[in-house]
Amino acid sequence: MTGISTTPRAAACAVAVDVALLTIQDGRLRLLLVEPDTPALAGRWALPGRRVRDEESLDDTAHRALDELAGITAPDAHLEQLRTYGDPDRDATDRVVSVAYLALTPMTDAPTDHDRARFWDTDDIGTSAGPSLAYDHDRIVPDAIERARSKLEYTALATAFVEEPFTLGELRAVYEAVWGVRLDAGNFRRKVVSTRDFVVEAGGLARPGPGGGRPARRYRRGSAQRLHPAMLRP
Amino acid sequence: MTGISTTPRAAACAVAVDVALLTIQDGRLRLLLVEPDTPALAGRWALPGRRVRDEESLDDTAHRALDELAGITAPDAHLEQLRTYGDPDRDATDRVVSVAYLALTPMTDAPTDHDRARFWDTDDIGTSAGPSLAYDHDRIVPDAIERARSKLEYTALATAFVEEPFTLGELRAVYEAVWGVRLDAGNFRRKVVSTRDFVVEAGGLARPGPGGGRPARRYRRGSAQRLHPAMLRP
DNA sequence: TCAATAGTGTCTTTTAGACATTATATG
DNA sequence: CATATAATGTCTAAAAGACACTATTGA
Repeated sequence: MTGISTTPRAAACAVAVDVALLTIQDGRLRLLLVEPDTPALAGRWALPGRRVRDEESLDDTAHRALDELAGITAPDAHLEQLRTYGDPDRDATDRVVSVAYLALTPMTDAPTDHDRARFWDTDDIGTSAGPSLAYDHDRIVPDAIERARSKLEYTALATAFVEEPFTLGELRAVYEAVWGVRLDAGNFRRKVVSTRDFVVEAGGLARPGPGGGRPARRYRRGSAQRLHPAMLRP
Repeated sequence: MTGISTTPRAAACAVAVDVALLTIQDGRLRLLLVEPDTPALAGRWALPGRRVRDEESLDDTAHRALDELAGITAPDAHLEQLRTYGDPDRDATDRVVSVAYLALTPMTDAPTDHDRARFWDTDDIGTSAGPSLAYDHDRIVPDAIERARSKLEYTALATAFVEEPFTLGELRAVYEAVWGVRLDAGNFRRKVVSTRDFVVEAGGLARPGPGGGRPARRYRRGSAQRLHPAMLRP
């Protein structure tokens, strides 16, 4: 409880939380990164992260990192642990054990009101067009993207990327952006509506986009966490 | 990994590793638990756990916990992170952030040569026939079991429970024990051999059990990590 | 009108599952 | 011989996927 008392056997160390926040913008999967203000890391980009405070849960630290470093307060965003990175030499100065989180959110508000934070196209990360990553975040980022790709198959996580009510065209665009594929609209619809409790009809119709098109029915998230049957990658 | 080199708010805290080691014995899924020598926890059972030392990786701590507390040295056992439990009040005396691991191993050697460690039938845990768990391990254990059940579907993890070479009857017994179901032997064989790189034939035949039966072909693990197509739960 | 998107119908191929049949061992 | 387990064959039902077709909007 106190946190100041340390046992003689335990090393004094620090626990941090780093958040990989993914969203979808213009049909592309994007990742939030921030520029650390450490001079030694000038020009590099990092996942938003904060040290865990006394009496603060890990989830709370994750939310605080997003808020303080990118101005993002997303209390209803999906947030789950990715894994914990604790190699003794992953930080040059001090041993820091980092609990990495995966966050998914719809792209609603402006990218960010902080000028040291921006979204990057995940396809560019790791290429010359993308950012150079600080710390060991080049290990965390691929893990986060693969987790999202994988969980879209057997959980209802895709709905975390869209705002309610949503159309099945919007939901299909999530799968297409995250998986990087094109899906048949008709077969996709049939699968989604036949998967138990994936989505429920919300009533009413959405307005078509600027190019026209038949108005789409609107849906909300269903009660299912895991999908039966699963939505398997092509 | 915060971009701030030192913060006065960072707590001196301890990081520990707890390991949920699952194995299969007599067709049942079993979990390794140890009796802590803390007098306040007399009669309770816990996952083997150790504090992380300086210059020790988290994986190393997991192996050390198994070795020191249960005499299990399983360098080739499957070991993966489960999640990290870091609620401020999860430990009564001191804030301890615990990285939980899931370990899977074939049941080969004697259960243990430590008299404070034993395997428990997972079906009994949580019932009056099972152990009373210490700390917040009653939260970790169900997560570990569900992780194993789930990953058997879409990864080749089932092979971590058997020794090479193995028969498809032995592999089927893994699925039946973890999922708690009966599977058709013929259909199971067809699925396994048609799943790319799940298993490869090792040559030779296994000797039948005491009740007789046709000798079974022997297999080794294939190169696949994820299964395509998946082995879905009935 | 045309282009674009939503939704339905239909057909084929693949897969899952039930269950019978054959093969080869032990006792 | 009976019994047990392995491996294969067969049939049916369900699911996946390709693709045509209809419906309803914006320009």
